[in-house]
Amino acid sequence: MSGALAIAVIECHFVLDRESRSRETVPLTQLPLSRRHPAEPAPDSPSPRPGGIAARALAGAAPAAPETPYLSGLNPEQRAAVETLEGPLLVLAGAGTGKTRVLTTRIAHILATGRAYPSQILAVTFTNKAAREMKDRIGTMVGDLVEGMPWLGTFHAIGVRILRRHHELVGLKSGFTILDTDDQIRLLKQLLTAENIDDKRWPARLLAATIDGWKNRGLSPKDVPAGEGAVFANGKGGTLYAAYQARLKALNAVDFGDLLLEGIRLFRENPDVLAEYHRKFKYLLVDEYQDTNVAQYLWLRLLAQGSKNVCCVGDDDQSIYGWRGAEVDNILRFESDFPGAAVIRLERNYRSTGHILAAASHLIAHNEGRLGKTLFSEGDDGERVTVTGAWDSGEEARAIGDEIEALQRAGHPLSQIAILVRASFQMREFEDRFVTLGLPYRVIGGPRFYERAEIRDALAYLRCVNSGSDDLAFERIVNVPKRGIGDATLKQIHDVARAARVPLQDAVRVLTESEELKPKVRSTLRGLLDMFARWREQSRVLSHTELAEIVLDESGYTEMWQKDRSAEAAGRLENLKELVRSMEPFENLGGFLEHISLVMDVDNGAGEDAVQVMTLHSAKGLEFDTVFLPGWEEGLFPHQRALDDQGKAGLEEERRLAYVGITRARASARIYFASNRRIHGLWNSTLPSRFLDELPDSHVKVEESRGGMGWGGSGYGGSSYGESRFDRAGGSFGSSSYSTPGWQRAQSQREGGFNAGAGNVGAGRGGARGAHGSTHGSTHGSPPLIEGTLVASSTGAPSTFSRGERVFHVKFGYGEITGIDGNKLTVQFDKAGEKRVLETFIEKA
DNA sequence: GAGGTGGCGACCGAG
DNA sequence: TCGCCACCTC
Repeated sequence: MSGALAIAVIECHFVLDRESRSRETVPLTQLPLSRRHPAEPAPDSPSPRPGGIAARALAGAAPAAPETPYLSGLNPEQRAAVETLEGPLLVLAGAGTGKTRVLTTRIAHILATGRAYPSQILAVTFTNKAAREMKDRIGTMVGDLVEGMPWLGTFHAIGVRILRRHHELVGLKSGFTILDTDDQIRLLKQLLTAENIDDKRWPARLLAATIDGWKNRGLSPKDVPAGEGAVFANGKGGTLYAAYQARLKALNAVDFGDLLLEGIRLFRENPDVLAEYHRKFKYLLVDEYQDTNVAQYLWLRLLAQGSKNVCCVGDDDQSIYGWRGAEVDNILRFESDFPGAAVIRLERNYRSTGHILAAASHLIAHNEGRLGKTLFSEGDDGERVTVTGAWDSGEEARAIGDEIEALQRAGHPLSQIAILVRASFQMREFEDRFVTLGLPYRVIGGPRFYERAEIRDALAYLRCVNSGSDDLAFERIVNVPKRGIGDATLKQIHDVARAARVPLQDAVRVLTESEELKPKVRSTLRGLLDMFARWREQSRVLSHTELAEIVLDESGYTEMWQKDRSAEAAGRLENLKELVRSMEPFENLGGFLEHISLVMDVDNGAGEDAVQVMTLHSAKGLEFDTVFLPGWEEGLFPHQRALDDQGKAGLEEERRLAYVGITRARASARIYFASNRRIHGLWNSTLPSRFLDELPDSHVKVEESRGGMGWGGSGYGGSSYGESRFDRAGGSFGSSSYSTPGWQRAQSQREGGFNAGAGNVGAGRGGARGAHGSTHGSTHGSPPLIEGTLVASSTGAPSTFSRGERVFHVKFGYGEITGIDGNKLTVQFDKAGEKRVLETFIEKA
């Protein structure tokens, strides 16, 4: 791209939902209401007089069944949660206790008993994935009826839906655009430049995060406490926030935060509008309530004041969005926020085996300030949670790849296998490996399809066609491919647009009719406008996919990449094709653009039998037979940033994330850690995660990685420990490649046997050895930890080092020991600062 | 205005 | 190590 500020946003147009519209016009008196008082015991027979919808719902479930089939499989608590329909209800549901089932069954129950139309139920989730999942599951119970639920979606999707209907009341024009994070930052950068603020010292990214934080707390510019507004850029924070909001209005745009914040404002300033929604929403349901932030809470509370039939489902142990402003307090305060609320606890776990459940419960017990739940399961103990150490991230990926292949051979469906990573950069290694193995996989989340440059460019073209006033889109593509329109010309266009208060495209028209531009530039711009006009004309007769192909072709955009000699050009062309393909299911261009502004991932390959790769965050609410949990290392998991920014609270949130990860598994949870990982391109030696120490020994099995180089492996379920690379290391690795002091120390220790020496078992060649060692070493030493032995790291044996001692580390140089924790030393290095390192990598200086 | 290069920060997580 | 951005030259 040129230096021109190219800002892209996603243009959306309101698409009338014909179905929901027509439903809403049904007079209330005709509703098939067969109301029952909540106190009344629910009859086991189906709703006595099911109306049309109810009948269809039941038919969709099981036509011939005399009983309400969807209720019969529920335990008493679940059933109570489904049938307590009137008044506020909080369902405290531990992992795997059938939370989603309760939510979906509750919705089916409301529909089946004819208490509300599908369009009168508001059901909110946090992630698109969760929304899709819920929709699918409701669909299996009530059939097509779920298609009539326009108000099932993420907070943001529903927020935008409401704003689109009442845009004029919050000062927006129809077809307003939604900025994503990228757009936001570009816009803020413009503002910072205009204000002469050094964006090195005060990065736009930081300002974006600050503003986002305010929005998460429901604060508009005027509400920001003076002291806080002053934090950014020497007191300009508040002013910049206000300026940013003004700029958004001028561009007819909102950011993600506004989708809720403006909604709150809309409701507060327009009681009649709020009243309309009160009448509309007979039942409100909220998934993952523990993750709501203040803005979401306020928004929800306003809406819930109507029917008061609000059902929130959550688990304080799974609160993992503190960084986004989530207030676990919301769930703790529910009963006072919603007077008369009923609380139902679900503690019976149906998902995981005993070992998995025990391991997860034990881990989460290390957190303070929990509501406290005791999950129990009636199933088998199953297999233990395994912990496997690998030499580096490559070996980790190989080992997991091998295990998955073995599972595949044994007949396990790949779609029931998931790899849950802490950070998305971990995914690449697995992708590489799976490509090599030819193993089908599906990345969920990750580097987002719609954030790729070529996709954003293509979308910008489509947005320009769709709307003549989308300045951000126009700016993005005016010189892509290169047309000789640079900063200077763009500034001219901007000046005209600002003076005449018209969109950029109109300004261009004015300019091309004057003599102000050089002839060449003028004809280029005129040609561009002519193209837009022609495409708009064609859009009336062509399908939107055909139009997209023509636009990409005639604009020269496809050609630009065809001519490109770089390695990734082919991939980009492929992505463009994929983009056109992904438009197919949509009715028209507007509908498509609306969709992608909120759903930044493509749900391609759904249903295909493939390994699921995703972050722990996006795995919440899902479950799989086998779950691989790689990267359990200090700094990565728990993530260093979480510890730095949030301290103990951050650690506890990380621990909850670990809990979420383990509890995704039904039958098998397999944790991995690598002793070496590349961070920012540099290889770092890492320590096994402290969470491994917190797993109960009796429910965990420690294994040696079998994915080592040169070792073929005997396949899953093979004889106990195969020969590992470590066992052969003396030959090929010991002397040449790995001759660091730490390595040699590890070697000598290995030769000394597991129980020899000062008990420094879990050290050296990192974790694999440590992990292996500790199974054997569990008889000696008794670290002050729960259930005896440590799984993977320190041994509790006295350190041979002492505080204040001068030491040397091959990577960090000289330093002084400031702390000792088992075999982990805290060292203040002269040059590298304070680090925690394994004792084995340290030499006395 | 286009294209090349060197320096620097990033890799936490959702919509 | 990679990708972005600022800066430089033509």
